[in-house]
Amino acid sequence: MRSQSAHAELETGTASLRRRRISESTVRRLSVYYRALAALDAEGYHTISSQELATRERLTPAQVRKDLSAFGSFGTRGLGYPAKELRARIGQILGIDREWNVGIVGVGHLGSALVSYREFQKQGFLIKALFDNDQRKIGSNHKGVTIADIRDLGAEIKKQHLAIVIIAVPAAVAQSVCDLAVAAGVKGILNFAPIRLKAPSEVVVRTENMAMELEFVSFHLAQHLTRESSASLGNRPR
Amino acid sequence: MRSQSAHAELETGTASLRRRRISESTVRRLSVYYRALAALDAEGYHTISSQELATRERLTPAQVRKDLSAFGSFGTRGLGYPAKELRARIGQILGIDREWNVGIVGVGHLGSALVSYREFQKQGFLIKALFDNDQRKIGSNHKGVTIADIRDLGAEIKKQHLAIVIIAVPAAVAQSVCDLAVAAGVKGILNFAPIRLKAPSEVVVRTENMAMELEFVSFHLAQHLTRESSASLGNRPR
DNA sequence: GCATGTGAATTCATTCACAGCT
DNA sequence: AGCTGTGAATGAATTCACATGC
Repeated sequence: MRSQSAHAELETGTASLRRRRISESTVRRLSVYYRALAALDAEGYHTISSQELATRERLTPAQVRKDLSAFGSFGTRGLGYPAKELRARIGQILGIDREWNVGIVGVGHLGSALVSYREFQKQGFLIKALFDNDQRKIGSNHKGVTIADIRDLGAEIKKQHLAIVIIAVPAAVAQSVCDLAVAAGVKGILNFAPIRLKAPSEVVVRTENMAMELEFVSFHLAQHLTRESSASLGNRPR
Repeated sequence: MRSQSAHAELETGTASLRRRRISESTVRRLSVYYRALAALDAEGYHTISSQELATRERLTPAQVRKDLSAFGSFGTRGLGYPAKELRARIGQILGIDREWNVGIVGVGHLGSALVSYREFQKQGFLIKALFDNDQRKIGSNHKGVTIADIRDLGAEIKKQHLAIVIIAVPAAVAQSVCDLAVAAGVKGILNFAPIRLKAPSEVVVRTENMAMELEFVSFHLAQHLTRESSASLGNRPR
């Protein structure tokens, strides 16, 4: 579709990074590999085969190789992949080889939990700013970060170069927070409000809905129950 | 591949609920429809077409119809689907037409946030028990629920008929919590620890990793940056 | 000999397109 | 006329299988 393809044949064989489209599931699995490799590295593995990585995470070796090959050739035939190096490389791909300044909007139960979430810090997501509209909260300190007035969201995004904003406000106001953030130049949004946010396509929006995750569980439980139509364990129709 | 297929031809035409395999994405979309229908119902819609539902959620009408048809025929040709009824029916399918007794293990920042999470209560997920291993927390009250000693997990699961357990403990102890819960008869697990839990296949396990969600965002940001190799916004290599 | 990297084959998911009902 | 329900067609993701290279 791109005029580039015209000279595709002429490419040098040198690690030609063909921009194949990367699927969402591939990205998720990269995150999985990244964690698995940390564990394997800690266990003393220097080198790891797609086979070993796959068995650990209940995937197929071919899947692992396909996922990785979309970004380059990181392995050695006959040997496998160098654990440390591969992990670093995946970190680069996932964009966690750098630091990202992150703001959290909405310091309710969930918002405050996220401030203290260790994994974020560990991967270079630095919570630099907190916002709320509750006057009683504004000005108070949370893990070394002072809660700012949500009315200053735009200004602070610019001043502190916040690239990512986590939305942890009620559904009713989530879209307006999103609009403000986008207008101020935020590039990525992680949204915990249970609605679909509208944002320009160049802004990366990811919505996470914990109620849906539980529904996924209850769906399967309900399926089992109706299939087996047996033993009810602590649930009754309402 | 299954011997069943042998008599497939002989089925009666009567709404034979062919147990087609339901994909993960279909279940997720059912949750989406469920929420959309609540909104539409509130807006006064009595009847809704696959077209309308699809546009709202940025899907295709065919997708909506396929998803629903996997569970039966809920619409009327020429008209559409009855909003209220369809919502109720999807609720049934998702297993949220009943109440589920839920326990939360690990009352740290995330655990306490989940106790107060309104969406859970609204869909019939009743937080009936909390567990922690911190003696200072045990016995204290959280939203009307007393925190129990994690050593009583098995006993309480049985006594209170907890069907689902939410794991919000550090990765290092998540598997042992899982084992205890499974041994006590828990049927479903929502896991927030960043590891893959091993559990028998009849137990429904869903793992949610918030760091991975942020990685998904940073992946796309990193891709944009390398593609455009331009304007860095608040991030630098470390 | 062993394990990667990758086209080809397969399986799974989505979309098309239309018969069938209101 | 309008919209569902669903086989058929297309498209995407996964797996197979093997040539390639250490």
